[in-house]
Amino acid sequence: MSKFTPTECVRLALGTLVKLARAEESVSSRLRPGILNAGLTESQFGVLEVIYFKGPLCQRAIGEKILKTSGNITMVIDNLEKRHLVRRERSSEDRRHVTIYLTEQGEALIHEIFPGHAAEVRNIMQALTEDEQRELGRLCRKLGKQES
Amino acid sequence: MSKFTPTECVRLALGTLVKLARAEESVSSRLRPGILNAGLTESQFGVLEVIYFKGPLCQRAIGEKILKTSGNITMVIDNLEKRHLVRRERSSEDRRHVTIYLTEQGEALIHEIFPGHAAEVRNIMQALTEDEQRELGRLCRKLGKQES
DNA sequence: CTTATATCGCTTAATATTAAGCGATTGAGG
DNA sequence: CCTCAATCGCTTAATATTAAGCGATATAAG
Repeated sequence: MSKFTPTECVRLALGTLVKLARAEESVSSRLRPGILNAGLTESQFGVLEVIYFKGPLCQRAIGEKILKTSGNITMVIDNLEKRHLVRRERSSEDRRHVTIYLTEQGEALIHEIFPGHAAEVRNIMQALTEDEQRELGRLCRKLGKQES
Repeated sequence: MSKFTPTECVRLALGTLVKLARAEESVSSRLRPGILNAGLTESQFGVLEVIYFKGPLCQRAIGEKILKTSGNITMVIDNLEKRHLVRRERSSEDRRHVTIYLTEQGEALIHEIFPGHAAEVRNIMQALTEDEQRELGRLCRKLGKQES
């Protein structure tokens, strides 16, 4: 059985994908310790962060922001709610929606840890010039935008 | 409590990171169905793929390639071994190492499904020109290369 | 109104994943 | 020959994650 030999353009695509995955993993693995140190999982941090900046959101919207499925969001929110960092409130306009609000404690926590996190992100991304960051962002957006 | 307002360069870094994560998620979520259809998890597919192209490897090396921890690799290999897609063999030179080989069935499976997978990757990456793919690859490599 | 379709949060079952630490093995330095 | 540190695969416990499907709600069409 002869081994599959990809064409040049397939090889390029495969190689690019590997580099994309490695970069994402590399960055998030360097950010992980800081988040775990604050006593949060990455998903929990993501939820607090998005509500802190975007304001109260329903669970589906949060799931789209932090790239997790709805079943998972339910558990993440459960755990945050147990620690009184967020609270649920069912929407009166559309009773299918459950809006998630930051509690005072949740706001205090994210307010405390976010600046350090942001500084770490900046340090990591400074491996690229600002123009390179913009170009990377553009390429990533172009790649992700395709409807699937 | 006033909300944290990041400087412009922090904002750029944060935005770039979000786009990177979204792109990676977008691509892999489009590839996932094809892999699951073949009866493999993404990690299992990754193991078969890397051994198929790189030849037999020890578990640690595989873990580095597919970005998973050693404990996880043990389970992934366990499951592949149960299905007789790979086999373990302890190295005689360094008895700490366990080298993973593709079985005939494993080779047949990856040989069968990889071309379709590769074609899908090419289709997805064709949202970018070849030059853009090379530039994306360069930026990702530069970002990931930093020793952590 | 009624039916059909879609959406949302949730539950369930199965699996994946991680961090932490352990025993066996290796190699280096005294 | 001995430690000693490092490496490798593995185990364990805890948690995360997913796919699939359910019930409640909303919306649109007839």
